[in-house]
Amino acid sequence: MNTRAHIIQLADTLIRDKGYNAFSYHDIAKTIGIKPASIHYHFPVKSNLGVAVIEKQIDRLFAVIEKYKSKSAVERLDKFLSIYTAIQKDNKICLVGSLATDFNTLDEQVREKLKTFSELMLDWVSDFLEEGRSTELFEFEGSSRTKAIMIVTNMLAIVQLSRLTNEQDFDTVKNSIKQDLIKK
Amino acid sequence: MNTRAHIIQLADTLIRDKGYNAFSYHDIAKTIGIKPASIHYHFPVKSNLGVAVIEKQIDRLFAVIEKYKSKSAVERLDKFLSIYTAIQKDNKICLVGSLATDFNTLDEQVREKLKTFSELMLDWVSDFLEEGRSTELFEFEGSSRTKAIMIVTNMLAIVQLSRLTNEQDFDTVKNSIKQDLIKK
DNA sequence: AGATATATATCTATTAGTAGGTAGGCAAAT
DNA sequence: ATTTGCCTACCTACTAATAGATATATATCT
Repeated sequence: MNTRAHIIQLADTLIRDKGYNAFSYHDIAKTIGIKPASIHYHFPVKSNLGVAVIEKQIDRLFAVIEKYKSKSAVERLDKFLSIYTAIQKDNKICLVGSLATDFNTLDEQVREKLKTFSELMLDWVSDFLEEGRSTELFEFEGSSRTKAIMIVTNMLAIVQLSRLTNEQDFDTVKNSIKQDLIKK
Repeated sequence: MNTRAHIIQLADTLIRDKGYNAFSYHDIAKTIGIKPASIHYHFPVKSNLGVAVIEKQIDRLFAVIEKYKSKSAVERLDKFLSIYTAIQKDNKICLVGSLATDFNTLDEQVREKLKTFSELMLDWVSDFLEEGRSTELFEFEGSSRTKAIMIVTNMLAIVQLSRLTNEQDFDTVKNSIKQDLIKK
């Protein structure tokens, strides 16, 4: 892997493991095997790296959205849930949740990029919920955006909360979302 | 207010504003008007302060639980929601959410205290949900603990997420929880 | 009552370490 | 010959934490 991509990947992992303000260029440098100052060649200031991490996640979500474009609403829901399942298995948390916690310490550019990412995610979830309801796969009351927020907040928070309680709580939430949504 | 209590209160606010790793003894010292070293007299190491912050929140929640002991399940739900409403209005986040994000950087003592706090909160919510269902005020499927987790994750995450989206999303979630729960 | 001891709460000064960031050099690839 | 990608060396600022001095109460003993 090229160094730049490697730095982004490690930063992403560190942010979702320890939080934005708890990782340093040193952490990344020692893992890659270069000097901290060399990271500055690729990302002059830390917020540049923060923005790059979010941009990469946006790209990845875009790719998922494209890939699942013509799949059923249930398949798209399962894909959404599987993304968080992977996060939870890795003892990490969602990027949005991590950076939202540190929001008041972030640069304007990082904040704006983060807003773009969260909107993209909410729009995607709203879309497949709406479609699932119109095809009578799903059943729920209120707007699809409201339901999307309810589901996204469940997943965003359970990856955080299950660090304190236990792993099973994650499955409980996942199953509860599906059971609540799928038309009987 | 005595200095010790003042320090705890400021630390609590800072943790829920910027996160545990983004606040320093200096931040607290300059607000109170004493020197950073003086904070060490009250809390030798930072984790001592972290534990004290959680302990104070546990005490406050205990007081709420006691006060609302004999009130209706609906009143207790409203009280629970109002706690998060106050947090959101203040542009802060929930202590559990903030420290869960930084969990992998925390001392064992802080982690354990945090677990105690989250258990207390989940037990309280489970209790009034269960009682609300048995008195036919609430309607929901599955165990009361599962429902408690769903509701707590909604609130924990929406105070974080609404920093990125907009304030109305908070009210949307709050209303959605009540509407979903209250028996028609 | 007066002297003495103790506890409380702060200060100044310092340490060791880490943070993000900059300047300038150098070797290899293009 | 220039760009790329890294290096060494450095800087400033901040971090948590410690040591030791000081001032002021408060309690205890004679």
